[in-house]
Amino acid sequence: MSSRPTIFDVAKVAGVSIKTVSRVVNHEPNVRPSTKERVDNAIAVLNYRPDQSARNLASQRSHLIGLVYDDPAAYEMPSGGYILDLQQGALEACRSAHSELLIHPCDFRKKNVGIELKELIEETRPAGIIVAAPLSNMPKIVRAIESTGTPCVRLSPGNDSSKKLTVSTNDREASAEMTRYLAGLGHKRIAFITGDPDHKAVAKRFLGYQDGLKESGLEFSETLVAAGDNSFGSGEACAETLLKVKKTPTAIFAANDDMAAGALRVANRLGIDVPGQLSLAGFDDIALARQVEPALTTIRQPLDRMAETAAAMLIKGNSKDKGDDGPVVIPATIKIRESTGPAPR
Amino acid sequence: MSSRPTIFDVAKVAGVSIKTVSRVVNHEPNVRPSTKERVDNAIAVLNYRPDQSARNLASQRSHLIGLVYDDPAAYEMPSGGYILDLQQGALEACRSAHSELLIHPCDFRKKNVGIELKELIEETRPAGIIVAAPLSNMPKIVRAIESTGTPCVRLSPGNDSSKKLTVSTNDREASAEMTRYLAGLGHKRIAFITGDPDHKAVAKRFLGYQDGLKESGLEFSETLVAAGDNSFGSGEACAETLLKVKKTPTAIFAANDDMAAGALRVANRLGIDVPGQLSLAGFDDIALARQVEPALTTIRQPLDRMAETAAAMLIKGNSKDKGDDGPVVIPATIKIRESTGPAPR
DNA sequence: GTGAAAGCGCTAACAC
DNA sequence: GTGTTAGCGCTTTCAC
Repeated sequence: MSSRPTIFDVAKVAGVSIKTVSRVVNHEPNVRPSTKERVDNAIAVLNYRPDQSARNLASQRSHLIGLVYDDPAAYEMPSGGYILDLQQGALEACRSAHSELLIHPCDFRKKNVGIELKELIEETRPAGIIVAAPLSNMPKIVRAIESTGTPCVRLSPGNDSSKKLTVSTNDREASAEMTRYLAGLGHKRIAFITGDPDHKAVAKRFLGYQDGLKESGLEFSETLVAAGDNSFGSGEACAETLLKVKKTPTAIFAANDDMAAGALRVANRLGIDVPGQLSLAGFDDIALARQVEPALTTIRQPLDRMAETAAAMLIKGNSKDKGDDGPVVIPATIKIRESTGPAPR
Repeated sequence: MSSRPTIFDVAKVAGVSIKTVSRVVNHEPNVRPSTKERVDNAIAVLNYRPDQSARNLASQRSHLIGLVYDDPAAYEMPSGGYILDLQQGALEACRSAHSELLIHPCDFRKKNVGIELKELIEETRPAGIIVAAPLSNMPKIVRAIESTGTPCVRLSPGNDSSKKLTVSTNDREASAEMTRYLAGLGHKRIAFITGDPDHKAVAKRFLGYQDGLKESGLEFSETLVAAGDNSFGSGEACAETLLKVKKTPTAIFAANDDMAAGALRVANRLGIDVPGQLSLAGFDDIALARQVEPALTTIRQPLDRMAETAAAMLIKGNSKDKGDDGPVVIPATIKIRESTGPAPR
């Protein structure tokens, strides 16, 4: 059995030079259609497949896209759905561009996380890196990546940087909308569970909540706010606190679904009817939101589309025509399900 | 700014030949300690990092490990936790071996899935492939991978192949144990929700259930079996069926956690007290099992350790000393939580 | 439009 | 123990 065909074999069969084969393979211009056809035929006949390593070495770049996100193993399991959605979207863009996805969960709490990232990048030389929140708003992480010169698009960096190469969603506006929706249902005491303080984009949801309150003519009150950390467990703890005060809220809006689900669990345990006595809303629309009883009203954050857009930016940017990609915003949409209803009288 | 240091730069600084540098970098024998030290110093001084592409090209193999699993996007979202655990474990092994993980969800329902896999493999030339269940028991998939000559370890292939390069857990024995545990609690009518028929390892759980019944002196009855497909939704449907018969079961054992959670949701909706009136058990121990109310009694399948073992086998196997790895079995352990209790009288 | 030659940075024989 | 010499299979200049 002969070994794999190389570009030389294709060239020989097609009766052209290897450079022409290369042109065809890379969809470069300046190849006569008839020549291209001959080459394509030869490729098909030989079942030729360009070797990525050789290609990468010669061109000094790879067809790899790195996806960097907070390591779920490093602490209490966050929403795994978050990560899968991200991967999903990035893979989608990679697939159509013959690129591969390298996943790299990393623990930002580790001191040498920057070095680790640099090593990864310098060894594999990815064409670009996608950094998910909350890593995307951490200077330590972003600087480490940028210092390698590798293009890097940040997902939901939170800070209002007008910097390019970011993809976000309208966290604040969507949260305001959810709050107005709750107020429209007659709720006067709408509580909020804040998220991980390291996560800037999630912090904007709190701002949106306040906007929504104001727009609905409702007073903001510290006693209706509990500080969570994005985890299911913190949602449970916050709900217990919020439901303990004298005048309990009639609605709780959590900065993410995991915490909302935690709150729901507490409500169920306490025998509080949802949504009869208490309305509950989350943010993200992870799978869990649909699996709890009652299903959670939430805001669908288009994580997959965000990651897909980011990957596409990286892939495109690398193929010469430097896109003038400003910050991209992909809007989130409110999803009303069973956990919210009219305020009890 | 000078460009990246190469192996030549290191050799020059250390006053040795490039081959010696290569030896040091690859931890090959036959290097005098003092020489090694000089080289290590030079590497540190220059901040040298070997270029993977060049290395791969020259050695005709990469340091990439491919992880192939059923595409969650292709159909009703299965347990995402399953995938994350797999990735987690594989990443663990990769990390310590300076390998990278390439993820490749794929839809086995697509006709050309084999070609797609071959393309992926031939282009990226991974050092090995890990195939997760249920793909690992599909000849179409396994053959496509093996035809490329790439080492491939299968996770939970189900069929009793004495073939090497497989990592499984004791699905059948663990399921028997769970059934005996339920019987020990006094349950006489223990129902079972079967899983995806394409998934051989999950099928063994049904066998284990029957074993457990027999060992406990309980009669097997068709009316106590409902056919699910591993999805949350199918768990709901099966529970509705099972709880509709004249003599309802006092315990339901589902072949996975998603289905058990679905069943729990139905019980909650129907106002059936769990575990007071009905005990519920699952299999896998995904995050969801801990997030529902009451938390699910289940069987912890060590997916992460299985994937880690698989990746380690691939990495080791590639570094010459062809391990004589027989089929590896990593035992699952029963996790008793709140959803099971004594049979009602 | 097409081709020839020169590497990309490393590993693999084999020599010393 | 260590160095020399060829490539690995491509892309890139630059000439035609």
